[in-house]
Amino acid sequence: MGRAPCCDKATVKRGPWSPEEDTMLKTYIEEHGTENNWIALPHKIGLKRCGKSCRLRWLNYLRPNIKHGDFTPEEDNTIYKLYISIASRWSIIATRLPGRTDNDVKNYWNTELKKRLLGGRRKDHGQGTPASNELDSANGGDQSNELDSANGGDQPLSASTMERIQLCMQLQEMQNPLGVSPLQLWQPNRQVAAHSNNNSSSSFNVTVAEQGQSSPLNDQHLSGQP
DNA sequence: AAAGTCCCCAACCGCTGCATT
DNA sequence: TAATGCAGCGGTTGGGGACTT
Repeated sequence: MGRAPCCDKATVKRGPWSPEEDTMLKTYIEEHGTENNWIALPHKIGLKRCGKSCRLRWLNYLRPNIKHGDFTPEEDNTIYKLYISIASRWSIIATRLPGRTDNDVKNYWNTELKKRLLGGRRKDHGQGTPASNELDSANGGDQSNELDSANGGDQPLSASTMERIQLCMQLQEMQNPLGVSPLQLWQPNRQVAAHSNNNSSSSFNVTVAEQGQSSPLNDQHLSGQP
């Protein structure tokens, strides 16, 4: 039995927010706060919006001190390091970047940072990017077997996990060309404490990020500079 | 100038975890 | 303890502007 929808899709407004709606929501929250009830909020304000939509709009756009665009190399660096250690936990990554939202970080990663590392277009995803092909061949094209055993050998790695391994390898190469293989850091049984409820198939050891802090990533590489 | 393609990003969808009853 | 409902989260979509042909 599925759960009931949070709002009536036939009566709520969807799509882009108008300036009037933004003003109504912003004014109300600045005066009264969210009152810990997003579902009731639009009714109190008189907005024909879903509570979840109001929450998202406030958190990602209307909240004070929100920054948009113009990520600095330092922010890039932070995102790379945290992605290696905790993967796509965008809300946690965003808390380390003042003024940034999880949605912003996620979009920035998907449109810019990932592209910088993998060198492929989004529409090539799943087909194997030129960069990923290079990586495959550089590892003898038999990466999957090695990874399977590193993963316990009892289940295939998801596409996102494989992609993360590729990204990790790229980052490791930038930081420490002669260093340990990322596969040696692959410890599926050691979950990052903050994400013990993470249902992803695997997790990298957080020491990768700690290592990154003592040995900062090469900003030239990470910012895509020649 | 028009048509086609790319791709950014705001917003939506659906799942999970937690609190409450 | 089980059922329910909400907040929060990550993945995905699609509108529309930018760019290319």
